[in-house]
Amino acid sequence: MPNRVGLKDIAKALNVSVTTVSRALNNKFDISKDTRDKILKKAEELNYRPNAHAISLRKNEYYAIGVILPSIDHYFFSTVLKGIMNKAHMANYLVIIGESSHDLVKEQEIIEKFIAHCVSGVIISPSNKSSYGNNLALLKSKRIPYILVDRPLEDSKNERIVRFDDEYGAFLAVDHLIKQGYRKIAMIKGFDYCTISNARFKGYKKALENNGLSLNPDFVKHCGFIDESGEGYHLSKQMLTSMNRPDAFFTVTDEIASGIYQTVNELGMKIPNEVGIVGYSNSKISSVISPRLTSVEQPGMLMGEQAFDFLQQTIIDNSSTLERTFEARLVVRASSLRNHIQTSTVTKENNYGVSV
Amino acid sequence: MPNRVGLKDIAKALNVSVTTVSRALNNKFDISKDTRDKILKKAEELNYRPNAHAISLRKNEYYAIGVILPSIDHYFFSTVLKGIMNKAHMANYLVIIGESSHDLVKEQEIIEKFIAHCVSGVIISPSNKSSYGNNLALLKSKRIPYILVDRPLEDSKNERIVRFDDEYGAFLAVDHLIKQGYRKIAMIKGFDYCTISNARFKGYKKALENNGLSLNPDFVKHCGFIDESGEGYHLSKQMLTSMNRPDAFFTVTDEIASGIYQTVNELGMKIPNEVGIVGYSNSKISSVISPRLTSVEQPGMLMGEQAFDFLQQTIIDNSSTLERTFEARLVVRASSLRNHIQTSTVTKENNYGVSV
DNA sequence: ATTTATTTCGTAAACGTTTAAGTAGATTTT
DNA sequence: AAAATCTACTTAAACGTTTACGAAATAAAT
Repeated sequence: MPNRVGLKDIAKALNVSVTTVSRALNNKFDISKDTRDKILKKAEELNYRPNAHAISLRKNEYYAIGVILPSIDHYFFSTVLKGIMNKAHMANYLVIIGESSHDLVKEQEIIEKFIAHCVSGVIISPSNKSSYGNNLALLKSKRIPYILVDRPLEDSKNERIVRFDDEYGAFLAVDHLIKQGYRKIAMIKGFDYCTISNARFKGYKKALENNGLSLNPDFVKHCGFIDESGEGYHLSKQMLTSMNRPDAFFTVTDEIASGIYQTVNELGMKIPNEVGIVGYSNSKISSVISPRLTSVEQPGMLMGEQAFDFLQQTIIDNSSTLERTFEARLVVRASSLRNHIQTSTVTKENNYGVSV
Repeated sequence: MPNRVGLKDIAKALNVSVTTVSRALNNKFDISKDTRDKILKKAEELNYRPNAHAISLRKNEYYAIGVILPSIDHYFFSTVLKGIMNKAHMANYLVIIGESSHDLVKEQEIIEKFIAHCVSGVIISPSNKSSYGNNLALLKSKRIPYILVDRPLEDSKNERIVRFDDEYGAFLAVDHLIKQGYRKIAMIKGFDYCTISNARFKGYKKALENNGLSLNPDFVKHCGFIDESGEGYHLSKQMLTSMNRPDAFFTVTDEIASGIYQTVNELGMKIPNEVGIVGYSNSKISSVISPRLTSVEQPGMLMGEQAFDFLQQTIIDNSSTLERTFEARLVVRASSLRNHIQTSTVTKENNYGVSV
């Protein structure tokens, strides 16, 4: 059993009332310097710590937020969480966390638990799966504010959301490949029900269109496990060994891109000369793989920080904009640089690449 | 303002006492089927959810644990957290999280906050920095159980801890390199105050000794930012361009190892023929980099799950072993396989490598 | 000396629960 | 018919706080 000491213990030890002790510790009015010092000393001596639950009950306010992410060992989400925690710690908020694993039922259970534990707000990156409006309905009916991160809902206007310009990021990536002289650009995307994957596909199409290229359906492949390299390997092998093979790949994650590296190596081809590659997320992999991978940067930490700011503002006075979209930025590295002129720029900048 | 409804609201609506409502919802004795159904229906209708804080106050028990990690965007720690959350969710515990950033003051603040919020236990992977016995002292005085993960204390016997056999992992790695014919094996390690880095160094020495090789101090380098490739690049370049150059590297992280890849590529050398490399942690990088990196696997998720089990047992009845050490396992990949006989085994196994 | 103000403390209620104890009324036992 | 038991409910206290209100003691003003 833990060993808690409350106001009552201090009061009893000093023969004063609980009220007096409370006032002393909270630096309130109506108290003499003598008794206050006496009480502070005794509190220190007994190792007193206030009970946040009692305070929550009495004051009807609780400085805690809940965070729901599909998976915390995913690099992007872990950086989002980091951003949230940075701000939360400074603002003295407690961070409670749950992992939905893209499971709607689990997501719901977590929300239920958060409500029971009186969070004053929720930051959620919803599961890929379709209609989860229901999961948020409970929060809405309880008037507990929530902020969406990264993944918009289908029907959701009037939702507070911190998002990333997935479409434009894809556009930048593909446009860059085209400018580098690639003409037959394949895309490996995720499932069709994944909104962000579709947004990136849209950017891909727009870049082709903008540059007068037509879309070849054979060059668009779907992929289930986008966080592993396996399908990237197989799909690219299939494409690169076919009659009409692409000269570049745009993938929805860096992991898929790394699978393509393997194919290219096995086939004895060369990146970026024969095959150009651009990934997505600018994860650790991209700056460590060889040649370094051009990738669309997603500022997870900034997005997390912004989400917390939104939430805090909403909690305090329901002010806060409805939406903030983070601009995409392409980090250009060797994997897509056919004309070697710019390679010097790459090292010059910061050894990680130069932004466009 | 959130929109809470309590037992009182249900009681008032049905003209019964709060006690009756409580008993109905908790399936207690002393209640007729009629009134119980009536109450359940009304609770549903009003969207009632119990207030965990009130229950915590009254019952003096709270199903929540605190987790403190140095950094959540570090892959190993994020998998530890994942393991903890898996188990915690099943056991219906709330998970509160704090990131210490290797900052002792912040670590202390987080512990203080956890205590205030009545966690019934803490899982902590302590900061690298030296004497943090003090930070844990408060938990001890409050009799709040805690479990250490991964990083042992200097003085700590009688601490509950889930650890990894860092020394043996290093031994496996270096012994493997020697068996592959490498003789001049360098190590890039972390700071001297980092206990796990030292344990790995010990394993390195033992493997050399066991195989009748002597330690060359010029082949041992220290590194500050072990989670980035930069120093790995510079230190290895310095060593590989010197008169007496190593023929293999053992590094304390995969990130450092990836820096060596860059050096080797720049110098036009070949992995694994001219330079063998083994990393540590078996992070995502190791199976994505080319050639694939041999690395010591750390089962973060299992360690997290074990930590939760330890904690839960300790909370319940103070049973639970004091310590569990996870055995090191070496995942052998191309970066250290000089005799190509075994390369076939690598692909055969699982495309990721074969364990030793 | 009486009134008025000021300082410093205590009393009691409240937050949302649970639970020990008490109490009617109905039912059973003697 | 009285006594005992059972059923289904209520009252009240408690958990650890905060806070409106009241009150005693001292100081200041009349």
